Amino acid sequence: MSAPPPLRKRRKEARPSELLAAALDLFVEKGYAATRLEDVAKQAGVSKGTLYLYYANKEALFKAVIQEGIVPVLAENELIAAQHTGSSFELLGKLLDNWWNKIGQTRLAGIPKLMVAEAGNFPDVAQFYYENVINRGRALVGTALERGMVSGEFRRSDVETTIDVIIAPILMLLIWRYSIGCFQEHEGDPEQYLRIHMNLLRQGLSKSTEESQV
Amino acid sequence: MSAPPPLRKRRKEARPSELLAAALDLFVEKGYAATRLEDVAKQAGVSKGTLYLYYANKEALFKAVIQEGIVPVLAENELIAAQHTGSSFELLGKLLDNWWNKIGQTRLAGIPKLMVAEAGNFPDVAQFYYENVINRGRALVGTALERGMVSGEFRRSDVETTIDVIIAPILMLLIWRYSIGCFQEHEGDPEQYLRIHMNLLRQGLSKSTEESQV
DNA sequence: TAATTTAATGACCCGAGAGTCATTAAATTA
DNA sequence: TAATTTAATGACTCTCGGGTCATTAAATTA
Repeated sequence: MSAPPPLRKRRKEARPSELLAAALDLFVEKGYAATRLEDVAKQAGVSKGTLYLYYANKEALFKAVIQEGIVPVLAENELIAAQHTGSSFELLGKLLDNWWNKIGQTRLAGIPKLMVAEAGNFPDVAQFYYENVINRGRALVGTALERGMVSGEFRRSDVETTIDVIIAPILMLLIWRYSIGCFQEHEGDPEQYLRIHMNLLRQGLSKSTEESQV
Repeated sequence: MSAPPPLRKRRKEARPSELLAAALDLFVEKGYAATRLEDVAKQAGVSKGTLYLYYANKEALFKAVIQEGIVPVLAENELIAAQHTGSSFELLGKLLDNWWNKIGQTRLAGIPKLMVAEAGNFPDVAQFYYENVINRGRALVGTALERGMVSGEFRRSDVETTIDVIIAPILMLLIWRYSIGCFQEHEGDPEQYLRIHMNLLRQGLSKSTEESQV
């Protein structure tokens, strides 16, 4: 019948990342506007006031969420591309693998859906995301494509547009999973999806020996 | 110096569609929660009170927006598929053309981005959208694929997954345009994008005569 | 163990926007 | 043209949630 002891632990170091993780989860699930900071705090095991000790306001929290873990993965892929020897198609495969392991299979996978949904309300964050994530990702794919065209491994086509067509199913896989995908009765196997995408690309990009160019 | 006359026209018939068009624009641009009904009303040339004469509340307006103009286009494409004679790849091209003309180039193009962003907050609308739009669209592509595999035009692969890989760049084109695409310095040509996608598919789906199956 | 510092709390304030309704006036009918 | 109907209005209420801050108590220092 007595009030339970409050027992508030002080963990200054751990709070920011825990708050970011909770915020990412809720932003992705409900969208920015529909997410209550009190719920973010609760999911991080903390009170609303504490959240404001670490982030000035809701928008600052949002920006921090977006900028969280993207740079290291991109740098890693840029290293992979620089060190690669072998066919250009194999390079595309390596990049996709690393992306899948470091982003697709982690909590970061929710970011594309979040960014798509909120780009209109946060132009500066969208700009940042475009320049530091999208553009660098596109450049990686573009380099692989051009290399393959020069070597004769790939047939020629407009590189900038082809980049977008190649990336689209990869982004869509994540966007789908965090939106309408929840309502699919029998959700598919992402690894098979990526495998089939790569199969289409191997044959579709190749310089065919008999088919006419159009 | 005199107050201008109020001049309120009564147009019971035209209001609902005008309100839906305004709501779609703003929902797509700002997201559901960040859209003010007063702004929707203003853009439709009407007062907030009038909006409530036609839609019970914000959620009802949202549902009406989603269900707006999708059924006729799908029915049209189902007819195209039923009447088609010719190669399966040509059928895919026809479906894509009609989709582009009737959805991609109209205001309806904003719906996929909106649905992706808000699926989590409106499970029943998402369910409806999945069953009545996504599933019927997938079925159309699936039929064309199976037909091509049976005839030997396409190589064999898991149909359900291949459908998703084919559809992804098409959906992504619209989602992109209404989100991060606004921040691209040099935005691409959608028709070229679709052409390159189809080129990749023609070669990628085909039963190649010399390459080994994997 | 007393004094000091600061992480953490949650009751509170306040503005924004969803939804209401008494009033106005355009159209229709008598 | 007077009476009636109803489309349209916008001032209003009320709830919800972002953001504040005086208070509490855990850790640290003297």
